[in-house]
Amino acid sequence: MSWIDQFPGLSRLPEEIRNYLLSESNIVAVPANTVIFGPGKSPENLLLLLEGTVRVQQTSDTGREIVLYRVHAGESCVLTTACLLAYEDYSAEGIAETQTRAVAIPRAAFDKLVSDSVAFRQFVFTAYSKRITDLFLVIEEIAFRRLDIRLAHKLIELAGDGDTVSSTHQKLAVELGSAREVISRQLQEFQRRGWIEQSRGTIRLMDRDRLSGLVQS
Amino acid sequence: MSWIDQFPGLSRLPEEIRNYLLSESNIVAVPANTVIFGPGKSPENLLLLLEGTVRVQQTSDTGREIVLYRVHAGESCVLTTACLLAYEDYSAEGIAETQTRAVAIPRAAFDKLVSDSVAFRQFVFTAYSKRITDLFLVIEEIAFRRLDIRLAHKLIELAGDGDTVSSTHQKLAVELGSAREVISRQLQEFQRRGWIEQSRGTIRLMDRDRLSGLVQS
DNA sequence: AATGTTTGGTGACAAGATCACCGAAAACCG
DNA sequence: CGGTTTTCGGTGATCTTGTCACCAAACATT
Repeated sequence: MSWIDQFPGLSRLPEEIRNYLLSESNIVAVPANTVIFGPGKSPENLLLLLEGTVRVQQTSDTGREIVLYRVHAGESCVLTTACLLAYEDYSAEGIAETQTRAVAIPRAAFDKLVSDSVAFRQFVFTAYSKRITDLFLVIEEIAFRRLDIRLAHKLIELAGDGDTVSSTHQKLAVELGSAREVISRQLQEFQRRGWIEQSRGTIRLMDRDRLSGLVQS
Repeated sequence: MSWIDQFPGLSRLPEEIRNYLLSESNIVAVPANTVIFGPGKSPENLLLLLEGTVRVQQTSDTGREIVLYRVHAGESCVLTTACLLAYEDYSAEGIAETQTRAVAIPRAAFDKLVSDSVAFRQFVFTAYSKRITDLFLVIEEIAFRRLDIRLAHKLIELAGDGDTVSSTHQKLAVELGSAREVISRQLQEFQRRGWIEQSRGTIRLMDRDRLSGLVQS
């Protein structure tokens, strides 16, 4: 039982390829809040996350930020690899949100794997596919979806199974590419309706049904 | 002299690979305004454009649209290929804007080429890279850049070397993911300042310098 | 306890989106 | 050709979102 089995797309690799992958890659640990890649810090490896999450976000010249997507355990940072190949001047950065462990595959090994294994190619292109459709979705949301709906959606997402969200208004604003004041006011409106309760740094969902009702509309 | 030489990234392919590529691909012609791919119409081939441009855009459920990027002659529709691999339910569509000629590489041949040729791999991943950084840029623009600046920029871009833009307000709105009325008002403001002149279906740039001055700010 | 920092609240205003509607220009068609 | 339909653009009212300036309470630090 090796780390490979944590990645569904890789479990079908032939024995030979598995061994190559295991021998050429190495496991790295990254503390929380480390900038893994960013302007002027291009990654030399393809990362496969074993543990933790990586947040990829973009900062505008006016200082506003937006979260583009997250890489979770069992997923890979493929887009990153692509980006470093050609265009160095891209402004997105990846940050380990939590203590993180990952498998690092050097460029040369990556190239050889893509060349030698159908299954690995499939893994890589499928990962691309998912990320890119995610990006399309982000664009659609920013361009067309109302903010109250997006915020309600994000709150439910962040609450997970529980009913509390630990985040500041500022962080929520970055999640949605909006401004802190706007989020504050929207949350006040939710609170006024009795859908949430707020205290410094945390939000408690009081009426999940109505929140998701808003998302549907 | 074959079509391969129109693609800088492919010109260095070894003889053998070139021949394979030439034998397995075929040239297709597409009339203007054809939907090349879209929801329920996934492309079976990787397309390399010889002539014409393809516009990739997304439509929201509320009917609003936005142009994501364009594929020009000498470029490829790589993202499309990725997307069709896994997630069928994606909502972007590709439309031939003009009479278009393209090289179609079937999936199987694409896979073999990626497997066999370093140079082809490089070509593919570089194309990915460019597209993805473009998408990041689009996101940044929509989320953070003011509309008047984006509009001025788009006008200059569409004017090219000349000084007239043939487009309706509605089409400009789709370019920027905005609404027709907003564009109309903004263009009126540009006109009021003497930067442009308008007539039905065309816009004439009268003061390119001031327009690009706005873009800089 | 005094101080600085982070977080959130607020008003005023600007920018952009939406809705409903209208009129003029162009295209179509008998 | 004249009449009809379609496309294109203009407009006011209103709502949502972003921006700026500033403040107060909560928390952390010493």
